[in-house]
Amino acid sequence: METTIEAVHLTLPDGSVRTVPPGTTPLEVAASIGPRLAKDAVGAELDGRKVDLRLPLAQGGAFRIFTVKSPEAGEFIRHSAEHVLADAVKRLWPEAEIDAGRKDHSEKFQYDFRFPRAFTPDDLARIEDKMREILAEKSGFERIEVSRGEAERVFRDLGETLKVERLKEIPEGETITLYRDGRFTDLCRGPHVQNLSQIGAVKLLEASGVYWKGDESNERLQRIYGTAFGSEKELAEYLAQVELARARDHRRLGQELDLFSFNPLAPAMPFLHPKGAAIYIALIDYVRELNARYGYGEVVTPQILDVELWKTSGHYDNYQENMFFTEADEREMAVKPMNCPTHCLIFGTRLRSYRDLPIRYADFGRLHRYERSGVTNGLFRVRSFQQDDAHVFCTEEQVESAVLAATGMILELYRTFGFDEVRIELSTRPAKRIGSDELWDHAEASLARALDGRCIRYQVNPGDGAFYGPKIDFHVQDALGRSWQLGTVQLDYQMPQRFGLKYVAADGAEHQPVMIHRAMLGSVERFLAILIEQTAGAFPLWLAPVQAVVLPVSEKFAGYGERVRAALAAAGVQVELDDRNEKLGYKIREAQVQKIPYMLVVGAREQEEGTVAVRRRAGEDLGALTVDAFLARVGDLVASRSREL
RNA sequence: GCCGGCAUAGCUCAGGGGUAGAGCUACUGUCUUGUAAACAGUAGGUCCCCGGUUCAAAUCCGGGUGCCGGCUCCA
Repeated sequence: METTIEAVHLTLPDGSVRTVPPGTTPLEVAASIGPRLAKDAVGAELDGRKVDLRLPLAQGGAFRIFTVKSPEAGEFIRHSAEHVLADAVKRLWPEAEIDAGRKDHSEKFQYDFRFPRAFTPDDLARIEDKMREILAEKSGFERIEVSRGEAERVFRDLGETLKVERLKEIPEGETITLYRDGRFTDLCRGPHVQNLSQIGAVKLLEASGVYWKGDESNERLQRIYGTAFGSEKELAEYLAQVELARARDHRRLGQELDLFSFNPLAPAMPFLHPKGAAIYIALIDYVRELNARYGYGEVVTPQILDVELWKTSGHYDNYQENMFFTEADEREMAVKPMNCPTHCLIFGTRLRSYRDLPIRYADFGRLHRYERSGVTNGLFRVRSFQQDDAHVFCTEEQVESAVLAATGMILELYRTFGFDEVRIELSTRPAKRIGSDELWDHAEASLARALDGRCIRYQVNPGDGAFYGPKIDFHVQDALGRSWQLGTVQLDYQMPQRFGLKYVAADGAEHQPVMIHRAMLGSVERFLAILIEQTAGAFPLWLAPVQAVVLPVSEKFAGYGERVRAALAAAGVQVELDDRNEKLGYKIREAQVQKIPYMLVVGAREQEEGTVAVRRRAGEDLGALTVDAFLARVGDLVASRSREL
């Protein structure tokens, strides 16, 4: 229950404290600081939470005002533009029903409508014009607290039945607020800008059909996406940023750098060209090295197996719609979507002793999963791929140390790629699950203990575990700020049971081993895509498909160039010779565009001295080095998997 | 799978009911090249596929396939 307080203490960014009576609004606080601040204010923040300027303050805390110039203003601006969008659509098509906007306004806004047809690009242009008209009216936002009954009456009278539904989602006891700007009123918890003149630029981006409340079985609504900023300049900067991100799209770079392609004859199944495959193989080689060091034995398992196996594993019942099937010798067969069942078969080929455990199998087997058309996306989401997959069979007592070892291995691997921001999530029992609660208690506790023991920080993600066991997921942030779930460590008590796996313990009795699923890169295809976008195609030396290119200044030095190429190739460098009849500038430009780490220029001087003139892809000239000196440099960088050149 | 868009030379794209266009690339020749694009010429097409409308379809209409942006799902 709220206690009545007599004064609200606000700590401003400069450390000073301002004391105001409860019910004072941030706007009033701003006005007390200065008229200019009050005029420019778009919103406020209390203890890290963005709040509306018109919110009566009930308690104190760290407090600041955002103005149109603040980077944080965007969220208030876009949230407010969202209402303008809804208003514009209603003005153009009064019969449209409004549903709701977006929660996250860090980049975009959106609004869903019940509308009999899809919005066309022409519609978007009309709506955008209408929005500008509305912005020109410069209405202020009004915050109105209402009772549930009042709110329901308002939207019933307006014929907004979707809104009435949305109202029911608001938990009992929560304050219900409406926001009104000009003629438009919406159910909204805010916060919004002071008035529409603070929205300097709007742009509608696209329209799409969406399922109501995100549920496929529900009716379809029409969604419009847009973005807004305080000024046209900021909008232009945002659009330029988007354009820049497009330039490092891995599908585009995959073609430009001749890494991979797709063919309609095998939809969503990538063809890796020699250069793409070179990176892919280098990644796998690295994982192999780690596997060997951490005690994994690599196995090779079949691609197509009798459905009997998949019935045993549970995939036939739970995963069928994602599997490819075929038939041979009048037996129904399935192409494997996962490796784990085959590893259970290997484990079961002989009597295992507790002395043998943990047994660790690694597998780079090719997996095929039928993905619904429309969900595939470049190398990010494909129908044919490999994982750096592994399964650890261990005793109950070994779970904690095995999980810890896998975690350490995963973190070591991420450091190599410079993914220093790793978010770890512990996903616990989902509603739909198998196994007793005691087993889940135990499994979740084992994972938590493993992480706590090493003081590894993690978030609990309740209810997001696999149906057979809890898991630890590893998320990394890429250069574009996107988060990817890569690695996973999953506890599984079910698969060993289904396959009747046993080991003989010290007491001579048979026990069931625990299975741990482990992946680090996740899908190698997807990891490659992330890496392409992360590096914009400028791979670290150890991954670069072509590490150096020899560039003779003219045809006269092609012979010396070839000798250099051969010497480097013999030492294991992936090197090419560009002996085409072109000017040096032309060859350099092309090598640069291809992001080749080193360009080795050879002419009269170099031939004379037995050197190469080294240019790095970033543009610096390292001067002349002997072939041996260059080899030493490259050798060290490759051996250490350095991200430097 | 669902909503919308797109599909023209190897690539990026223009055009458009009546003989198919550009730049880059490729190839050939001239030049013999010194750190991000020498010059000239040549070649290159079932305008995604199937059907319909029309005297005539790459263009208009319908269906299919693939891709793109979303939704849902997910490594």
